[in-house]
Amino acid sequence: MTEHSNDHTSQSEHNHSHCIEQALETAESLCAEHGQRLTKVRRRALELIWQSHRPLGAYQLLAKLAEEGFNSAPPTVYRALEFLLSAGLIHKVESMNAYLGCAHADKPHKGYFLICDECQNVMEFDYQDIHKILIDKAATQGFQLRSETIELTGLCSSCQNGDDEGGCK
Amino acid sequence: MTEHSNDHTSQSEHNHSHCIEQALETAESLCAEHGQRLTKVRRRALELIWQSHRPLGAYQLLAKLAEEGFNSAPPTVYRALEFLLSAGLIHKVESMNAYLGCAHADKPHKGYFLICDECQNVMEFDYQDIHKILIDKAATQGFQLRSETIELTGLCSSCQNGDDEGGCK
DNA sequence: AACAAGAATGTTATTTTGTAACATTCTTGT
DNA sequence: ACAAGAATGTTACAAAATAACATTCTTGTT
Ligand SMILES: [Zn+2]
Ligand SMILES: [Zn+2]
Ligand SMILES: [Zn+2]
Ligand SMILES: [Zn+2]
Repeated sequence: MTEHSNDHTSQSEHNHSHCIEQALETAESLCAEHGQRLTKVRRRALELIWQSHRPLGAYQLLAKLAEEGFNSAPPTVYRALEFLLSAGLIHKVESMNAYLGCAHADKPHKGYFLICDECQNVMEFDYQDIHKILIDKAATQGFQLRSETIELTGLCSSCQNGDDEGGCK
Repeated sequence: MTEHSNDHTSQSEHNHSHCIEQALETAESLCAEHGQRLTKVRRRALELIWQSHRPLGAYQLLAKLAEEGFNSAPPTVYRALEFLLSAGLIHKVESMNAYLGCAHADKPHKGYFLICDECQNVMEFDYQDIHKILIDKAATQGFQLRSETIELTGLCSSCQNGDDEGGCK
């Protein structure tokens, strides 16, 4: 996987619905490929997560699902999240207890995030170099790496410029 | 700050009480230096966190404090944790919701962690290279870094060898 | 179509983690 | 002694996640 910047969460006015469609298509085909079922809740959960420009909390998602007639008990949403996570379709941002659609689900990877403290927009970035360095670093301690949580916070360029405090909410 | 491996949490049988004393001394002098008060709860909280070989949850800590006659309401422990965190005397491991003593509180830094999935031992490591790379990487996106959450999980060497599943608990 | 097995969802209750808000007490400088 | 701010006590609650068990939905097989 090459370096990329996932700008679906930036303040740009691109047609986000394209991203969403793309993500859902990818999800459909990945699930088909692996014999997994992208059921109604799961699909809708994924879509709702994508529709949010910033990471969505489990209970925020649950509320949205409930509005639409889905069951409104926590296990519903946590099961959907678990499925989407294990399918690599979303990431969890540990430091926010929130979930984010992944635009590169077809290429298994660790999510590295840049999180703006001001507008809460999140940019996923890929940096193979860092990944390699971390693996090596761990190896020198005899440590065998499994998962990586890399979440950087700070100020995005828009918020530094006082643009409009983070663009579209 | 140079590279180091904080092995106070490893399975080695070193005299951990030395680490604790050291940490408390550092804490005392740092607080004095900055005109902050290392009160009884705060001091004891720090000590208890250090006495645990693995990251300690807020409510685990609260229970221990309560046993010793301290107030047993959540705010007590969260206030102590907040103080210790902001003083740089402990780190929070986001992916575990748990807290860990820092052996290098005198040199302000971000906590980078290697967490064993098996024995839950945590090793703090420093890697100035990574820090620099991340800052640069963020900068190329116009992003100004503030905090870094870097938590790697996997298997420590002991657990790979099936040593004794993580040493002392 | 009938059936069985496993996957997915429904339901209820509880646990774990973390805060808000306001009252009281302690510390320090005057 | 006094005032101001820091720290702690207290009560209540919010937010995030899971346990356990019942029910329903799918899918392949007979
Ligand atoms: Zn991703
Ligand atoms: Zn921003
Ligand atoms: Zn540290
Ligand atoms: Zn281990």
